[in-house]
Amino acid sequence: MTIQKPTLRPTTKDLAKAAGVSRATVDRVLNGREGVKQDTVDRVNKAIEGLGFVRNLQAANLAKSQSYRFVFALPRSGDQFLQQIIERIEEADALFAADHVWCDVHHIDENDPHSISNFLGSLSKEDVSGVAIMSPETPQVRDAITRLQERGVAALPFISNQTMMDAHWVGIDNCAAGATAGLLLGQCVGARRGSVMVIAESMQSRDSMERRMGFDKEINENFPHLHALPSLETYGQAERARSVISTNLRANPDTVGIYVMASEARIPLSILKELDVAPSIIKIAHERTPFTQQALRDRTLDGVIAQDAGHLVRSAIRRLKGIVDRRQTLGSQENIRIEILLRTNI
Amino acid sequence: MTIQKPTLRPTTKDLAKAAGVSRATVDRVLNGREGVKQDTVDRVNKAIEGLGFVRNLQAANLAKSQSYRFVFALPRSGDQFLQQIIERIEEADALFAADHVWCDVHHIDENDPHSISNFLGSLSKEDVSGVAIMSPETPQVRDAITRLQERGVAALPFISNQTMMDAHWVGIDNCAAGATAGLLLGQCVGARRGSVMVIAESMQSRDSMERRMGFDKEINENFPHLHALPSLETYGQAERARSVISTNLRANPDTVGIYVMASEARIPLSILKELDVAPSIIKIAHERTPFTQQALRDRTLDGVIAQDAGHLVRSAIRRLKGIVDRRQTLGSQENIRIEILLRTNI
DNA sequence: CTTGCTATGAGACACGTGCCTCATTATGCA
DNA sequence: TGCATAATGAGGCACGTGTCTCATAGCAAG
Repeated sequence: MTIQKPTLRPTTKDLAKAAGVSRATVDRVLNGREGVKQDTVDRVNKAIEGLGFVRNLQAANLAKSQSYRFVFALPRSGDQFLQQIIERIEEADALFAADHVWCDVHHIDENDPHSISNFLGSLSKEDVSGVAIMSPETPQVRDAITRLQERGVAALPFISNQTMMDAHWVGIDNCAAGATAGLLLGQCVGARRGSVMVIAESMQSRDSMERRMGFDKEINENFPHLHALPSLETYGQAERARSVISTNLRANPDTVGIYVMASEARIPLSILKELDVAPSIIKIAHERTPFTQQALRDRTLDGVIAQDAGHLVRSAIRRLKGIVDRRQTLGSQENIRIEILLRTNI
Repeated sequence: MTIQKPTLRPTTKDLAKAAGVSRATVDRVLNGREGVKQDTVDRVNKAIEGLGFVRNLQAANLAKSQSYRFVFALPRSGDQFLQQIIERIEEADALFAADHVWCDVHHIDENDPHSISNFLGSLSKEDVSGVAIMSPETPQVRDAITRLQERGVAALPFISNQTMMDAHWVGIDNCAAGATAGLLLGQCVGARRGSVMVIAESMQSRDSMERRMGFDKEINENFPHLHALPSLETYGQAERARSVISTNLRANPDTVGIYVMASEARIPLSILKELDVAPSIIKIAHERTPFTQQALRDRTLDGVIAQDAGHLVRSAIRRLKGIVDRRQTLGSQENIRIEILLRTNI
C-alpha cells in the first residue's frame, strides 16, 4: 500500500498565522487591495510559498457566488462545421453547469469589423466574464479585443487566429493542417503524376493563406511529380463554384487530386459528384460534418483533416475560466490536434 | 445584446419551500438517507424537476471537505507509452489539484492476477475514491472490480478493456484501430501487391486480438492484393524478435508492408532498422512515443495509430469523479479518438 | 499636544450544503 | 385509548473565502 492520506491544504487562517498577520491582511494581499506596506506583502507572499498555499477556488466562488458567463462570438454563416460548434457549445453549457459556467452564442457579421467591434465594445465585466471570438483578423477587431481585456473581460481568439496573441488562442496550426492535407493526398495518389486542384471559399483570410502555404510546401518538397494549381475561390456561391470547378477540370485533364480547403466542403463536393468526377481522383477536405462523414463512408471522399469541435469548445471554456481565475492552464491539454479521418476511424 | 443575466440557481432552501417540507427532509432525500415516506420522496423529486434544481457541488464538497483520491493501477513495464501515461498523470495531478483531486500511480504485475486482485481488495473507500485499472482481462480481476464497486470505490477499466463494462471504460475501440492501421497501410502501399508482416508482443490479450481482427477485415475487404501474414510474437524480448522477424522477412521476399501492433514499437522498429529493411516497405505502428515520433520524422516509419495519453488520463479522472459525484459524464467528451499521425501532424 | 492619515487587526456575516441533535407530530398497533 | 415508533421539523455548527465595519495602533506634520 503506497497510498497516502490526502494532505489537507493550508487555509487563509494558517497563512495569516504563518505570516504573523491577520486574516484581513492576508485577504488584502491575496486580492490585491490597496494600502498594504510592501514589507507586509512580501511577508505574506513568502508564507504562501513556504506553506504551498493554494486558494480554495470552490470556497471562493461560493463566497462570491461567482458564476462565469462566456460568450462565443461566431459568424452568422449556416455551414455545417459552425453548426457543430454551436451544438458543442450547448452541450458544454450543460456539462459545465455544475461549475457555474454559462455559455451563449452571439452571431456576428464576419465581414463587418465595425459591428463586431461595436458588439465587443458593448460587453462589460458585469454581464460577461469572457468572450471567444471567431473572426477574421482586422485592426478594428484587434483593438476591440485589447480594450476588452483592459476592461477586465477575458478575450480569446477562437479557431480564426489573430497575430497579436502568440500562444494565446484556441485552434489548430493551419499551416500544419495544410501540410497534412498535402501529405495525405500525396500518399494516396501514389506514383501517379498530374495536377492537384485546390478549392477555397476565399483566399482573403489568414487561415486560408496558411493552409495553402503548408499544402504547397509539402507537395513541392515531397511530391515533385504533383503540380498544385492556383486556388479556386467559390465565395460560398454554388453557381460560381460549379463554373470555376468545371472549367478548371476541363483545362487540366491530368488532375489526380482535389484539395477542398474551405471549412464548408458541402458545396464543392456536391458539385464534384454532379460532374461525376472519377473515383480514382483523390479528394481531401476539411472538418468533420455529417456531410463529410457520409462522403467518407460512401468513398466519394478519401480523407478529412479535422479539428474536434467539442475539444475546441471545451478548451476555449477552460482557458477563459483560467484567465478569469488568474491561473495558468495546462499547455498540453489545450493543444488542439490535427485529426486525420479516414473511413475507418470516423 | 442578447446576453442575459446569470440565472441564479435554486438552493436546497428553495427546494424545501417548493416541496412543502423542511431542509432536513430535503437533505434526507438528496443524500438517500433512510426513514422518509415514499410519498415525501416523490414530492421532493417533483420539486427538483420543477425547479430544475442542481446541487452545488462546490458547496457540498466544501461542507464535506471532500477530496478525491484516485489510483492508476498500471503495469510495471518500462515501455515508453506507459511512461507517457505516467507523465500525463503527474501533469493531471497538478492540473486537477484546484478541484481537490489527487492521483497516484500504483504498479501492478500484469501477469499475476492474484496480486492485482489482492491489491484491489486492499483498497477501501476511506483511502481511495476511485481506481483506473490497466490490466488484461481475467476472472480474478473482474471479480475484484465488482467487489470494489460494491464497497463504494469507483472502478474503471483503463486502456485495456474488460468485457463486463459495456460503455463503461476509457480507451479506444481496438477493432477500429486495427482497421485504421489496415486502411492507412493499404493506402500507402498503393497498387503494389505482396505480403504484410504483423508484429505483436503477444496475441494473448483481448486488445491484440481485436486489433488483428480489425486489421484483417480491412485488408481482406479492401485490399485483396495484399496478404496479411500470421502474427509474429516477440514477448518483449529483443533476441526473439530479431530471430522471428529476420526469418519471416527471408521467407516472404514479397513483403510490402509491416504492421507493428504492439504498443511498444521500439524493439521491432530498431530491429527493422538493423536489418536495413527497404524504405519502400510501408511501416505502421501504434502509439505516440519519443521513438515513434522520431521515426516519423526521419521517415523510417510511415504512420502511427495513436490514442492521446493526456486525453486518456484526464478522461479517466473526469469519469471517476463523475462516478463519485453520482453524475453522468458527457459521452462525446469522453470518446477517445483514434488518431492518425503522419510526419506533418506530430 | 492634537490632528489627520496610513496600516493593520478583530470580528461578523454571507455563500450552499452536509450532518448532527432534539423536539414535535403523525401513524399504526394492541 | 394509550403507547411505541416512524416521519418530519427546527435549528445550529462546520467547511474556506470574500467583504464589510469598526477599532486600534503607529507615525508625521503642525
